[in-house]
Amino acid sequence: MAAPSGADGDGPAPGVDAGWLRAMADEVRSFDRSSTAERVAELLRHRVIEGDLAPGSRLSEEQLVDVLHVSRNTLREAFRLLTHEGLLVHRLHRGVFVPELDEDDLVDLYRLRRTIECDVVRRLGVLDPVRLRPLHGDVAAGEDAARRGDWVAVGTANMRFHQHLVALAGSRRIDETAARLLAELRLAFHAVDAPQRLHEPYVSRNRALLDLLADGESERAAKELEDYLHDSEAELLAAFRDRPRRTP
Amino acid sequence: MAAPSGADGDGPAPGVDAGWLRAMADEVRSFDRSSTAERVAELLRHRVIEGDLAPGSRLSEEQLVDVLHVSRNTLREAFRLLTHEGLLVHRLHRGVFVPELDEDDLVDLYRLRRTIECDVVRRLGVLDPVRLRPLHGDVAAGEDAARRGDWVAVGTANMRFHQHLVALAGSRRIDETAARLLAELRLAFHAVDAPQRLHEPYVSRNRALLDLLADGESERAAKELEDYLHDSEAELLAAFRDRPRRTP
DNA sequence: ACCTAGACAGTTGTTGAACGATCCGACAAG
DNA sequence: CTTGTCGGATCGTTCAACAACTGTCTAGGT
Repeated sequence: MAAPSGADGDGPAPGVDAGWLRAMADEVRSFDRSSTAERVAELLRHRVIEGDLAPGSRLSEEQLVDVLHVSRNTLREAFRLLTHEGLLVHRLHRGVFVPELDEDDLVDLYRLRRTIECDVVRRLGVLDPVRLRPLHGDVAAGEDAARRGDWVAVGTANMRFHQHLVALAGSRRIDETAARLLAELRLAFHAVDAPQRLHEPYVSRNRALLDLLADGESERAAKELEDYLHDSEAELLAAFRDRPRRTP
Repeated sequence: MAAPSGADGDGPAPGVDAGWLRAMADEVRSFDRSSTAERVAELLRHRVIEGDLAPGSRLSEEQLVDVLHVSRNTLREAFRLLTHEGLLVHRLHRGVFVPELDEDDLVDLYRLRRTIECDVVRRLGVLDPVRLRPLHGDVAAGEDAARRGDWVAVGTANMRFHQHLVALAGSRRIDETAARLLAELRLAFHAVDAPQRLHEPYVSRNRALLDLLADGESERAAKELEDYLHDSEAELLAAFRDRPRRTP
């Protein structure tokens, strides 16, 4: 990534390290590059992902306008954003709701998840150990949380692990797809509400997976991940069937 | 997928074929079940996908409000929809533009494309020949268009073929992901504008791929598709580098 | 008692106008 | 040639109002 000074043609800037410029540009972008609608969306996103809003509940425009002090149009733009991430569903003339996933949705989510994650892992060649650092951090965080018995934190670390895993592919669009996917999956976990049962078995399996990756055993890692995800899906489906229901 | 009559609890309807009901429901939905914003989005989507709007061009709110006879807020909602499909890009305080994809985008698109399509094909077991009918139709349409020298139609048939291909996985979310992907790819094809070079080689390869699928040779089909997509990517990148530029 | 039609209240869908904020190009000053 | 300033154009957001739709409740018929 050395800076050939004529690459863009607009910066003479002799002797300036391009790294600084890129970093600064990103920083500026993160400062300002959010509209009100996006900030509102970010706020609601957290509420939904953290499980503060029960699946099936309606998000009233009128009510949220009062609470958030934004106009209806702005709020509606935020709704659109989240709708396209699968975190809200929009029913015409009825409003937006937190989705209630059914078994078919769970199967569908895991179908896509296996496709993406396993394929990403399978295609990994040998890779710089530095790139595995975030994964080591996530595994360690998961193990730590498990020792404390904080199963929600284990789940969070788990999600981060998988997000960082697909990030190894180095593809923006794969990252975005995985992000949507995992966000929807969190919805399912909250609907079930059995965090220990769902997350505990995978702290050690994450570690094992990471070891395989560190050894460059892509193919075996992909196979292990395949089983891993099948087991996870089965566990989630089983938990889903015994979940406590509101209206039986 | 038989309809257990107690599933939803609201339809007694004894002895009624569920197929009729589903078809009718879908039809009704397509009548009314679209807001103005969605109809506007649909309209713009076609414009962009068909290449009527040049990459890089700005879509003026004021101008489109006059032409389409909708309010600015509604138009902006349509913009949001398309932005999240990757068919428009939104720059804060500057408006929405038709994206100008660069080489990195093309590589990224093909990266995700290989992941999805190859993995879908690899996981296909033996399947009912009936499910391959849409694919046969697309291949035939492509061959027909190629005989006529209508390379744009060849490209369209090609896209349909791949959409139907991933549909074999039977996953709603995979379908949606692939749809976004292919829509963005059409953007790239239009930016290059060398339809024969880009599409002609693949009419026969589609046929070959389909034959492998019909024989249940999932693994070999996946391998062939892998090469296929690598070649397609290389061809597109090459064409992209010699493309005619507006402002050199 | 049961079912249907119609009126009602509550929300959402859409509009149009307004004001402030921001970007961009042009022009002047150093 | 770079830096500061200005103004036009466009976007971001808000507000108020009305139209359209949904679910519910009631009245009336059988």
